[in-house]
Amino acid sequence: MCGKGESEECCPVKDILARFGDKWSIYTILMLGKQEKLRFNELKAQITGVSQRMLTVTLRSLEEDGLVSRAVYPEIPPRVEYSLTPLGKSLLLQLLALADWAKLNINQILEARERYSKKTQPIS
Amino acid sequence: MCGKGESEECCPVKDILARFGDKWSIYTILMLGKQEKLRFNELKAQITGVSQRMLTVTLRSLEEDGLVSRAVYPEIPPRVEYSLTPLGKSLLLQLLALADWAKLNINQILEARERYSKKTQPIS
DNA sequence: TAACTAGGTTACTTTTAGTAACTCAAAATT
DNA sequence: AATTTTGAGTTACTAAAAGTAACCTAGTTA
Repeated sequence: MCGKGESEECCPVKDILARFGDKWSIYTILMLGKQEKLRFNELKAQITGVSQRMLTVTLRSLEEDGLVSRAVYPEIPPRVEYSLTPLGKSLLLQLLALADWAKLNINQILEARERYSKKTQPIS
Repeated sequence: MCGKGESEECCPVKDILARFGDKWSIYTILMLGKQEKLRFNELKAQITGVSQRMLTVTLRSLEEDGLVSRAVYPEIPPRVEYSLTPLGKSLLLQLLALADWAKLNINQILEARERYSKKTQPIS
């Protein structure tokens, strides 16, 4: 990708992968790809296992990168709608391909894990 | 992807993305995609910033999932060669597409970050 | 005899993620 | 009139993961 000793800025792939290199970003984009708009608690319900705090942190980071837009309606109780930006939608296409790969190959991966555990733990 | 309350096993996409949801896995596969075989220290030199421990941990995890194979030559000093398995190579294709997207859109993302920092930190 | 080598492991520190309780202000319920 | 509910978060705290640095192994070379 890049040479040695370069800064993050120089290396787009690494910089961007570092952003997705967390537990929730990719999954959040996939979920936002399924519906035009989603409110905070709708997202939270669909992304099984995410905590309120981590969803907030993830959405802020995606918003900062221009992948997700955040619309706040000044009501009480508050209403906030999240949606993918055009940039987010273009990334979604790549992530959908990745998701398809995952569905297609999950069995091979599970089998590999099985083999690995037998190889390293031969219960004597 | 899946409904609520399901276990990890039921949801291939989430399970697999959870594996790549770390700082080094994707980047390691991309590096192994550039050369048929790479030794531990060659990889370490190419993946800027990775520590010895994290490279070991990452490679073990990729090996466990059947994406990377590890060939140990019983010499002194030891020689260990890592390469992508056929499964790893099929994933590489998806990750290369993702890397291309990153190169193509890095500027838009950097501009978005710029806008975001100005919006949230208007130095009064 | 000491230093070097490649590919790790171990012990320890720092960063990040996860949990649970709390906030805000109006509207609805008791 | 006082209490509860509501959605979208914070805050403080704990657990887990990543980063750092020192150590190990056993043949070869200086």
